[in-house]
Amino acid sequence: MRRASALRTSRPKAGAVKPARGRAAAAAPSVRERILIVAERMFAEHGMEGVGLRAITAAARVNLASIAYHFGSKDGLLEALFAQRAAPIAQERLRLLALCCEDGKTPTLEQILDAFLRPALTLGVQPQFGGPAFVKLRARLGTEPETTARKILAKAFDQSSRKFIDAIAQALPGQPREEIEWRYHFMLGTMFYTMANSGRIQSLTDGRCDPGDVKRALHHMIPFLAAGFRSAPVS
Amino acid sequence: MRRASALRTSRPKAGAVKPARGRAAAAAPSVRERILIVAERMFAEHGMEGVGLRAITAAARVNLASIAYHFGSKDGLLEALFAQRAAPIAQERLRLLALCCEDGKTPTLEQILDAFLRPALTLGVQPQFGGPAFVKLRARLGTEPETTARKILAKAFDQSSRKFIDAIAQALPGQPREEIEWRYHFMLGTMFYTMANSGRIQSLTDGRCDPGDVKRALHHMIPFLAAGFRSAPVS
DNA sequence: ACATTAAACAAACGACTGTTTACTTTGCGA
DNA sequence: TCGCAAAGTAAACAGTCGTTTGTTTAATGT
Repeated sequence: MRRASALRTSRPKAGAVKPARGRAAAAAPSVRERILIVAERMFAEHGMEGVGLRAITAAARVNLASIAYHFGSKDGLLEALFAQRAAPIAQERLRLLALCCEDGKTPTLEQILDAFLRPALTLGVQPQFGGPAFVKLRARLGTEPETTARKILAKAFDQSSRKFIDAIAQALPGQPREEIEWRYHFMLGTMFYTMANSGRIQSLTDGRCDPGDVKRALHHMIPFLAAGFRSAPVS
Repeated sequence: MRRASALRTSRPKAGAVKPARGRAAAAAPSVRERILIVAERMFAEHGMEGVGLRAITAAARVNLASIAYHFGSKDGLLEALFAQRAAPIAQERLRLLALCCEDGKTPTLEQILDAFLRPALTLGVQPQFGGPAFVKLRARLGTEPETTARKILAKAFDQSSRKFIDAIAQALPGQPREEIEWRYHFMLGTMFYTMANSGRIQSLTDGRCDPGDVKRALHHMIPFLAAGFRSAPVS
């Protein structure tokens, strides 16, 4: 890393997009938006270290310096990406959890797992821009080492994670806390690996099971994990 | 990538290590070995794209050109790393599986999972050289995109993977093949994420559960996965 | 009309990338 | 003791990296 580098001018406000002039057609995406879109896809595909800013700006048909201007740095770009995507996922998780807690009811384990997994696997899927890019990106960062990336990820999701561990614990009164924590960890692994969609299982099963098919993936995943969570605690 | 580049001289044979002169003390590791050791650790820690050859050769206290000399290229170094590590893991897996199939007995699901998971999590753990580095590296490559790396990984493990899917199917006669394949995929995710040891679960549980503690991890993991595998197939 | 300012741009910065070249040292068999 | 291939090395090569600079365009506020 070179230096902290204050921007020469104040950064433009996040939502400051001019309305489309003339017809109310789809507004041409701003430079900022185009960068975010292709960066999301390329980071996901090749990893943070695997793509250069030149590749991103070329693909977005945008000047190289635009990234410094709009996001300050490469890390700033990643941070902006997460600010735009992670928060909605965490919110949707909590919303779904609250939804099945209404009227003081205790939600089933399956409901909790669904509320946790579904937003992660479905939100931000934009087929017109190369598919579930953010989902892949998150999975990548989940296994990457202690970088700024991981801190961002932790900050974005730790809070909702704790809430879900609590909810699972409530749904499984007999289980020791530590057992639930281990199993939560296993669930994260299952989720991330499905999100990463490395292609390994497709080649191993001649395409019979495809983690990119989110509906089917969730349909198989939730009962599998629920059974694991409910099994007798060890030792 | 620059070019394929035939080596100027034939590569030295893999096992051509001179016996230690004088006392039978620990032979000073050859240049080749030192490169492999630190490359394993650094690739694992920062990913293939995250480390330069200069960082590796400096840490190994070895000349920069030694990598080209001994391995031909950066990818060649990774290939040599896998040739040294992956095969023993696959072999140990099949050995353990054969062991619990002796006398025509049908092994239990737990035995099969143990035979599959234990070698991956334990083999190649060298505390004196920065801990379970290869384990982390494998986890990283498992979520990385379609690079040479993933092809190497697939070639090294696909064969034994199919054998284990078959073994699990035999142990669970009631389950449709597709269900077993999905659950095998989920198991891979659990395994890789535990191997990656991203530190997320530690911070989430104040250190109570540590995926680096392999014995405990396996102890919790196998019953969890077994329960998932045994649960009723979905629709 | 003028000043201000966000946005976009081409060009360059120094550091670092994997790889190659040309050279020197080492060790062993004849 | 010579010969010769293996082993090891310093320096350079041709790029790419993330970042910075100085300038121009386009729109706003006064």
